[in-house]
Amino acid sequence: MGRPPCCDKMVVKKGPWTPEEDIMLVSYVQRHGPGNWRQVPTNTGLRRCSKSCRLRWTNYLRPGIRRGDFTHDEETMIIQLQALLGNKWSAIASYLPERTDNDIKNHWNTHLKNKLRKLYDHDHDRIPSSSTSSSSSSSHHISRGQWEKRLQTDVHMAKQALSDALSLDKPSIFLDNFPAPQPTSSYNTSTQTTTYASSTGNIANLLKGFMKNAPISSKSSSDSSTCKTTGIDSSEGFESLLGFDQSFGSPNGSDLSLSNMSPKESKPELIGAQLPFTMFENWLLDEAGGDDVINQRKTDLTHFAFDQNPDHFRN
DNA sequence: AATTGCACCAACCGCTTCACA
DNA sequence: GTGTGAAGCGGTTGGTGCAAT
Repeated sequence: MGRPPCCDKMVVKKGPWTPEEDIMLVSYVQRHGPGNWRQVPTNTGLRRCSKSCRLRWTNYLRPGIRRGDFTHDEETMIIQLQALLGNKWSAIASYLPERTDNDIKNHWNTHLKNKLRKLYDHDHDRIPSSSTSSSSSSSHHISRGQWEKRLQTDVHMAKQALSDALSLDKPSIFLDNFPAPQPTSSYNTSTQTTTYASSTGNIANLLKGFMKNAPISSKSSSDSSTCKTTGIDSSEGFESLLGFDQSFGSPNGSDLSLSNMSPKESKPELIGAQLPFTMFENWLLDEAGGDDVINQRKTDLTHFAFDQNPDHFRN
C-alpha cells in the first residue's frame, strides 16, 4: 500500500498561481514564518497542495531572490560548479544565494547546456572518428582518445584546484571567488524575521502587479529575457566565458578563476570566512578512502602549485 | 493574417532523505 | 530498530509568448 497523497487531489487547485493566492501565502508566511507547510492550505484557505505552497514560496515569493538576467559571472560559476558537482542544483544554488535551484536548473537546461553542447560538437566535428585512423590529420586535429583524455584532465585539474582551495592554511583563489555555501531551500530561520521585514522586492512587485490587476508571474518578461540580451551566442564568446581554449592548447576547462568577478558578485562579506567541510570536501574525500589517504591527499594538495599552468587563471 | 516551431520557465510529479515518536 | 509524515530534491511537463514561414 502506497503512501497516501499529501492532499486531496480532487480538491487542490493546480496551475499558475494568481496574485490573490500569492498574497494570501505571503501574508501567512509573514505572520507565521515558513515551515509547517501542511497547515498552510488549511490556515489560509488556499486550495493548494502544501507542497505547491512550499514550492511557490521557495522559488518565487521568498525574499532575497533575484530574478531575471544571469550575469556572466553567475553563468561562469554555474558552469564550473556543475562540472564539479553534477546536477546538484541545490548545492550549486547554495553558492548563489540570490538564485533558486529551480532557476539555475532551468537556466542550465535552456541556455548553458546547449551552449556547451555546441561547443563540444564543434570540437567533435574536428575529431576524426575512431574508425577512421587519423594518421594524416592536421596539426590542430586531435584523436578521439586524446580529446577524451583532455576532458578527464580538465575534471582532474578542477578537482585539484578545488582541493587546494579547501586547504585551510593557504590563501585560496577558490575561496576568493566562491563564497561559502549558503542554505537555500531550508530557509535560514535565524534571520528570517529581519528578512521578512525587508522582503520588499518580491512582495512589492507582487502587490504592484496585483494593483494593476495583471498577472505578475507569467513571464515577468522583462526578467526572463535573460540570455536574449546577455547570452553568448557564438562558441567563441562561450570560450571566453569558460576560459576554454578551444584548440585545447591547455586544459582550461578546469579554470576556476573568476578574477573578473566584481566585488558585489563575489559577496565580500563571505570571503575569507573559514569554510566548514562542505559537500565539496566530502565529495573529494569520499573518493579517497581511508584517513591516511585523505591526509596524504590534503598534504599533496597543499603543495599543488597553481602556477604550473598560468593559463588556468587567465581571463 | 494564420500557422508552425521553438524557447523559456513556472509548476508538478515522484523519489529520497530527514526527523521524530 | 522501525514506521510514518514532512521536507527536500531533481527530472519532467505544459502553458505562454515570440519569431519564422
